[in-house]
Amino acid sequence: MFFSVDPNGDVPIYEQIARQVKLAVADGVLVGGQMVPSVRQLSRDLAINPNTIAKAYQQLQNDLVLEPLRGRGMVIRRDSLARCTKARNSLVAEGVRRALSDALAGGMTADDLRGLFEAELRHAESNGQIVGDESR
Amino acid sequence: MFFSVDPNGDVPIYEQIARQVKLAVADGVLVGGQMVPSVRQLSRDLAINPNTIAKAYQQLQNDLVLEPLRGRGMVIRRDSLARCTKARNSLVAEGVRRALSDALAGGMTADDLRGLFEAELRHAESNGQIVGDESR
Amino acid sequence: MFFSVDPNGDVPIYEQIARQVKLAVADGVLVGGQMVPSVRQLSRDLAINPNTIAKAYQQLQNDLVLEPLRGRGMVIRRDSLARCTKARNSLVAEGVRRALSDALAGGMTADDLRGLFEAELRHAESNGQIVGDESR
Amino acid sequence: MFFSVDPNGDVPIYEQIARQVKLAVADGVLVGGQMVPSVRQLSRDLAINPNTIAKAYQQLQNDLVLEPLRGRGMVIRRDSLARCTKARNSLVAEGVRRALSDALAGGMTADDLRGLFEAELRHAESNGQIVGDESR
DNA sequence: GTGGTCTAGACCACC
DNA sequence: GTGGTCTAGACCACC
Repeated sequence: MFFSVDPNGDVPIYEQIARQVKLAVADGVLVGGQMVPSVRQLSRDLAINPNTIAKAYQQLQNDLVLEPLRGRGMVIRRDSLARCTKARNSLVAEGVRRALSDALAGGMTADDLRGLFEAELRHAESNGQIVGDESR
Repeated sequence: MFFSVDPNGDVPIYEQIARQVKLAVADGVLVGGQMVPSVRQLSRDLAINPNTIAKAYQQLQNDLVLEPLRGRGMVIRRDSLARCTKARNSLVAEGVRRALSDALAGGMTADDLRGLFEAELRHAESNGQIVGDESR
Repeated sequence: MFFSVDPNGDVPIYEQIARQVKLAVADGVLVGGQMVPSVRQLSRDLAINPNTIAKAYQQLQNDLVLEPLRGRGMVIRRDSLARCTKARNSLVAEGVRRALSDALAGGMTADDLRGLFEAELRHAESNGQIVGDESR
Repeated sequence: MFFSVDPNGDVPIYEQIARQVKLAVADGVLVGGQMVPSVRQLSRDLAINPNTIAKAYQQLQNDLVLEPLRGRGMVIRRDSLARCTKARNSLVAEGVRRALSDALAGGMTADDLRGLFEAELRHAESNGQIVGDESR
């Protein structure tokens, strides 16, 4: 699996990594029992300080997404799917709520906002970034 | 006009204030030529250190939203409406894009996301926070 | 005579006024014995706080350019021409020195600077803002 | 690289520092990718409060001259040379224009001004502060 | 170690 | 009264 990290930008790197792991689990790309790359490995791949990776993994352990396999690395917990789906939903909902709150404070109408939302959605779909629904 | 500031939360206070001014201009609540409360005044009202208010106003000056009237205070620039509307649109679009990017990475479908979006929208409408569209 | 004042800009208004009086004397537009407009008059003309005008006049008095005519206003001192010419020369030289210092710190060559200077000079001449020399 | 700061003088300290960085980039003394001294380091070197240094660096970030390396410091952006050269030219041109405007308002002729300019230039050259042109 | 934010308080010029 | 600058010092997240 590939992480992509933006070292500038307001989300801390360790948080970006933790989120990406959770999203990958929610997506089914990572499944329970699967190992994640070692701290050193990922540190090299991303050219990121190992402490930063370790902090991300630590957080994922606290959030019951990863568990250590004594001496052999970290694995995705078999019971983490529901948890990650929930985390994903919160994350997405929070983004939507932020946008919504700014929109209304700035005098956008519901329709303006819907238009903007659908435009962004189409944009993502046309890039093949998102799975459409068979019903469309 | 009323600002509300959350001293805990990931957006710095000065940034919250700067955004609220821009959103208020975009909304038409603040108009060109209008004075904003003095640094000291707002400092008292919000119980925030004057330096923090001054920093927000400084940023708004950089962003060509406020201009100083020497010795008399700060006013909304007459040409700032378009700029603030643009800033609002960027802010909202960025929030939408963030949510969308998390959603797709986490395996949500377009319809899941639409459902979530419409739910949040209805929630805001039912609170009377946003202007509906049939009335326009 | 007409003053023009830029209420924004880094030179304080009272200083702008004081300088313009000195320059006008150096130029011969204002001559010894001539009255300057009253504080109230100029305050109205420029839409500037009377205290600001008064401060400019006060400074000009300290600099021996103006003197009060008991109860009748302020006049240009008859001995102020040399003083004003000297002030003008300092002012101009200081501007040149500033530009020069920035230019050299920024790696401009003497010729770059000469080119820039001549270009600005031509620009001013073509606008008829400056008196050329018969020798050109 | 050496900064020199004049705490008295009409240009604020943070602005002096920001300008000197830009001029150093324009000059080629600082190049893209190079780190600038840390806030604390420069604070000690110049005996200036760290907040003041931070303000200068903040401004340079706004002006797209510096970029932060999280937790490691600030670097000159690789694309900042053109920007800094432009900033230098504006700064110099503005100084020249100011001098010129004062000169003409005060009745100097173009030749008077040229004489003054060349004198200052020779003065700087004789001090070895500026690169002459025959050698290039 | 790094920069970013915030407070508290002084002092200043300007109007 | 106004905003702008600067200091001193605390605290924080990040690496």
